[in-house]
Amino acid sequence: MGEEEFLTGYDPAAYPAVAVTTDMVALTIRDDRLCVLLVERAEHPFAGHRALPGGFVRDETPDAAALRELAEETGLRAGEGVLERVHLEQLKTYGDPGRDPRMRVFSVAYLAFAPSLPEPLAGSDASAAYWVPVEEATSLAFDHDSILADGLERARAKLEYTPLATAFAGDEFTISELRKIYAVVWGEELHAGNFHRKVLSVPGFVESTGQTATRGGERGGPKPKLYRAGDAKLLHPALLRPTREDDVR
Amino acid sequence: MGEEEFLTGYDPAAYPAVAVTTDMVALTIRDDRLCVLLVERAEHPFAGHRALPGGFVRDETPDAAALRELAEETGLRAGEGVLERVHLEQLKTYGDPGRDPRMRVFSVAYLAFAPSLPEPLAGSDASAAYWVPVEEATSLAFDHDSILADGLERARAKLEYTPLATAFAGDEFTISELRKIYAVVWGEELHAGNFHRKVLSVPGFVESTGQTATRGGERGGPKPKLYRAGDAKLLHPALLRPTREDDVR
DNA sequence: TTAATAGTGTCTTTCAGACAATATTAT
DNA sequence: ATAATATTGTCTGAAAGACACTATTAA
Repeated sequence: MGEEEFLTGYDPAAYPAVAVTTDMVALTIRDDRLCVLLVERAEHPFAGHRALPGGFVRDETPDAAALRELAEETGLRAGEGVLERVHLEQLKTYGDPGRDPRMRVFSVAYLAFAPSLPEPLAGSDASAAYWVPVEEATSLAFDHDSILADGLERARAKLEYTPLATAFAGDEFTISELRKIYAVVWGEELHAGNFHRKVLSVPGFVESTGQTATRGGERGGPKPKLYRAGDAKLLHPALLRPTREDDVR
Repeated sequence: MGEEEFLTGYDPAAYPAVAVTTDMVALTIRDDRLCVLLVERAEHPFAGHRALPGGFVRDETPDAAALRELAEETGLRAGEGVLERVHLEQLKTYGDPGRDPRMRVFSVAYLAFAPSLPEPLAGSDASAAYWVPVEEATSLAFDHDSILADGLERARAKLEYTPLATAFAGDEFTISELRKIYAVVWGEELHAGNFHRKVLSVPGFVESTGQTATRGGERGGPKPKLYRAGDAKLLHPALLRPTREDDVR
C-alpha cells in the first residue's frame, strides 16, 4: 500500500474488477503413490479439464479460505481431528493477466500435506473431486500445471529440512513407513539402514511411543517399533535428497 | 479457480471491491548496514508513518508491477544495468481482512536484493523514499512490520543455500567483501579463514577474475584477489549460519 | 525353509570449525 | 615498526554414504 492514488476518494467502480481466489495443491499418499486432489470442470472455460480445487476468498483470511476450500472438497469436517492434522502453507500467488480468460484473477495458491485420506464423498459438497497420482495430473486448467509443479518442488524441498514428512503419516508410524513417504515423494529409494540411523539421530524428528507394531512387514521381518512426530520444527542436520546434481546451475 | 460461481454470468458489481497491490521489501547494504527502502506516508491512514513502497498491480504481471515500483521509488531506470542486476522474488501475499482500513486489499509482497544503491533522488518520482537500517525500521504502516520481518528471515535463510549474497555486491568483489555481506545480513561475524576456504570450495559460488585489487584493506594487509559471481543457483554444500539453536522447536 | 525386513556396527570420505602460520600492505 | 588483513595449512569432531551383519518374522 501507501498508494496516494486511493487515499482520497477512491472509487472502486473506476478500476477494472479483479477477483482473488485460492487454489489448493493438496497432497496425500495413497497406495504408495503421491496423489493430488483435483476437481473436474463442468463448464467453460476448460470444460472437461481437471483443475486444482479452489474458490473465492471471502471475508476471511486467505489461510482460512484455503482451509475451508479443502474441507469442502474433501468432505472433512473441522473438529474431527483429521483436518486439524493437515499441514497448510501458502505457496505463491499467480496473477498474470490472461491466466483466466474471463477477468483478472489473482490466485493465492496453497500447499497442503495430508495423511492418507479417503476418496472424497461425491455426495457431500465436493462437486467431483478425487485423488490423482501426480504423474497423471497433467493438462490441468488455467495455469494449474505450473502451480502444481511449484507445489511439488516445494514439498520435495521441505522434506529435506523440516519434519513435514510426518504430516503424511498417521499418528503412529514406523521408520519404514516414514522412509516410504520420502521415497514416494522424492521418487527414489533410500538406504534403509542409513535412513533409520539418520532419523533417530536428528533431535526432535520422531519420538518413541514405546510400542511395537503387532506384526512385521508384509513379506517378513521383525516387528518394528512405533514412533510419533517429535517437536522439532526444523531438521538439523537436514536430510538431503541423495540424487541431486551437485549444484543446480 | 474452478469456481462454478462465476462460470455463468458473473457480475463484478455484485461482489465487494477488492484491490491487489504489491509491497516491496528492498534490501541493500550501505555503510556496512543492512538497509530497507521506506517511504513516508503523507496522508491517512498512517499519515506520518513509514511504509514499504508499493502500489497497485496494473495490467501487468505481479513481478512486473514490483519491478516497476522499485524503479519508480529508487529512480533507477531499466537499461542502465543496475536495475537488471537486482534480484527480485515473490515473498508472500498478505490479505487479512482489515489490514487496510479503507477496503479489502491483498498485497503480493516482494523481496529485492540490490547492490549498494544511492539515496533515491527526491526529485525524480520517488515521493519521499530513503534507505533505513533495518533495526530502525519499526512502527511501519499497515502490517508492514510483519512483512519486513518475513522478508528479513527469507533473506537470511536464502544466503545459506543460494549465492544471492553476491546480489548485494558489485560486479567484482573480494572474499572479504562477501564475508562482510554475510556478517551484516546475519548480524554476526564469520571466521575469515574458514569462510575463505568455504567460498572457494563450493562449486560455482564465485569465479576468479584473475585480477587483484589495487590496494589492500583499510588498515593494511595484502592486495586481495577479485572474484565475480559464479553460475551456481544453489550452494552445495550450503553455508549455514553459525549461531542457530540446534533445532528450532 | 526362504526371503524379506528391522536394527546396529564399521569404515571411508567429506566437511565444519578451531586454531596456527606466513606473507603482504596501510598507517 | 606495528597492526591488520589475505591466504593457506593443520587438526578434531560431526556426519553422510557404502557395506556388512544379526535377529526376527511372514509366507
